[in-house]
Amino acid sequence: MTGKLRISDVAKHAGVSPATVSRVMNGNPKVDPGLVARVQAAAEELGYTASPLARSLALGKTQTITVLVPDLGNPTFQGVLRTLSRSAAADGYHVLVADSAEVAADEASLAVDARRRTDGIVLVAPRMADDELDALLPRLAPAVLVNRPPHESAPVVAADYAGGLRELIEHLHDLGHRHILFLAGVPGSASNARRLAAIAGARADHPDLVLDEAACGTGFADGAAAVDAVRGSGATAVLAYNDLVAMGLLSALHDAGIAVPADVSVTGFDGIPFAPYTTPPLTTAAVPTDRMGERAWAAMRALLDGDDAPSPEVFAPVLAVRGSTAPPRA
Amino acid sequence: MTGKLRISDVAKHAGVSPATVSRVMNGNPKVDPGLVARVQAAAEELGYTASPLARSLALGKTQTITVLVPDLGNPTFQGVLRTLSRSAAADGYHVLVADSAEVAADEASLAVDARRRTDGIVLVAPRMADDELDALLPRLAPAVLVNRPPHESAPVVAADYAGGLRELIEHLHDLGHRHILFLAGVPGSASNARRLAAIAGARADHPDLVLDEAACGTGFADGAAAVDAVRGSGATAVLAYNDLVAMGLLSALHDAGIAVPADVSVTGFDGIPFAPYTTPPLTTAAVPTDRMGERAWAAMRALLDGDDAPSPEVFAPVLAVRGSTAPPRA
DNA sequence: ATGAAAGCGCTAACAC
DNA sequence: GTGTTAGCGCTTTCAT
Repeated sequence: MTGKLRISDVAKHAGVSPATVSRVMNGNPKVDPGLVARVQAAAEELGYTASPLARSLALGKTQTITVLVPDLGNPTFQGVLRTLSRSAAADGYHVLVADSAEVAADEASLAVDARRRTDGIVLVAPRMADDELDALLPRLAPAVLVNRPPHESAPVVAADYAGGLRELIEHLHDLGHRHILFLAGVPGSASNARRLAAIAGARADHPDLVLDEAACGTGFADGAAAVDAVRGSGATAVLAYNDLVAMGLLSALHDAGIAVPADVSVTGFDGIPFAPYTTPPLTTAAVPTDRMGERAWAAMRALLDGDDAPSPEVFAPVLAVRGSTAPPRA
Repeated sequence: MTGKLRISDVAKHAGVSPATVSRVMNGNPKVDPGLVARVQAAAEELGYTASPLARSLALGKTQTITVLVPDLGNPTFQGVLRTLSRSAAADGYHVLVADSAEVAADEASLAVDARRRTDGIVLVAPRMADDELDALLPRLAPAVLVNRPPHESAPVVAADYAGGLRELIEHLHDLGHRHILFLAGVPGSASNARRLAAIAGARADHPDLVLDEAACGTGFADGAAAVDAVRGSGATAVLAYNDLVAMGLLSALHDAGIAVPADVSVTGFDGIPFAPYTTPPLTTAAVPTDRMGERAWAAMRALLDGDDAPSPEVFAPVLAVRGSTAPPRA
């Protein structure tokens, strides 16, 4: 009853031309009501649905967009992808996902390739360098950037990392901490650079604060491995690069018999779903991935509709104070 | 330099017919080497790449498959999706994702719709009832099922939930526990039913074991909310529906001043990346989502290549014993 | 209002 | 070997 029927089959069955069937299927108003009914009945009876492929070719639109992420396993990207996907679906669009597996060198070709089979692309936290991105964007338009600094050739939806870090530092400072250790991410990365800049800014704001940095990484294991650096630093509070690092550290500190927050306070960054459930619950700066995914889709939708490119949207992370931070030991 | 060139542009530029360009682009062996070079040079110079859309229509293949998941935010599905996506990409295939947002009633139409624009579909832990699935599968072929019991009309890649649960129970029994509480998932769901069956089986195996059940759920909050049920049960060990529930419970137990594993042992299920980093680290049955994603792709690939449908692959979860379980208090 | 025909861009059968 | 032609299935002028 189903399967490989073409529009001409329906046309024959209804005794009309393929053009009329097409018009009916697309709700073209100027078709005789009688024919509309006949055609709809025929389509219904045969179980016909237009081939999306053929429509795409004829229309030059696929009703699909690409979302390129550095790692489908990263909770932060998942949050964005999830909402983006649902928002797009609500508007009748489909989502093609591409995972660069954190290999910056592959991003460009993956993006170009995927973009060609879709109507637009959302680049989530692309790892490539600025100049490469600049050169690439024109070839990808319409494109939307998530978590990259405002850019002229594409709408941007980003979290204010510097602001979030600042809030976290302010929080620790208010609690009385005067010696904080920042566990940095991947050395050359853009996001790490931005956070380091924020750290530098905080140092300027608080002359009474000792703000150390230690190389670390971005995953659980990196956080766990930082336990010695933390112990040796003499800091009373640790600003982990993200929640994953914080969780790894929390776990290692527990094993080492170092109490949190009694002996040392720990903060994360991102506000992943697990943060409230660590022991102790993690104080973090929650990045609103849901709203970001939704806004990224809105921006893409605007581009697709030929509207003006939306201006950059920067979201302030929300400070979530939980049990992992407290005043330093007197 | 790029953009809307058609195959005829290249043909003209190289002084050959479109057919020849097509042959060259597809590496057809019987083309004069001289022409091959000329065409390649022309394509290169113009920056030409064949339109995937037009190719798809002509070939009847899109080089894309659909992966339908109940929730893009669920760590278990993410694991499968991630590996599946990378495996497919390694074979030159693209992945379209669809998220049913846990609404079983929407799965069928989402699947049919997405399937029409791709070459096949992988249904990850579909929530729909068996009879609905039976009726749907023929319309979706080629299709692969992940985490559903072996089925005749589609290859299946699944985790052995009953086996995993059995191992967990065996582990607790060996430790000396004789009163265990199982925190069940969503009442009507297929996966919950399977686990309940495994629980029943374990009761038969161990007449000396009291195995209680309590309604719970599948998320953090559900686990946290179960703390009273746990306390009131008198059980010395808790078998949480999954790792999320276990984490929620661990957190709530900690807040309630109930020590794990001293006062009560807790186990999870799934082996999500966070499991080793909870406090205490979570004993769980680790489902090999990586291998499952890879095998799901292999099965799909076989179907796509017209090979025989692979037989069901059931993966035994790996017992990961960590700090959340210990002998009961004497 | 409806149908005939051209075209979206490519591939494959069929001739030469 | 290479070009010509006919689709793949739909939409959309352009006539009528």
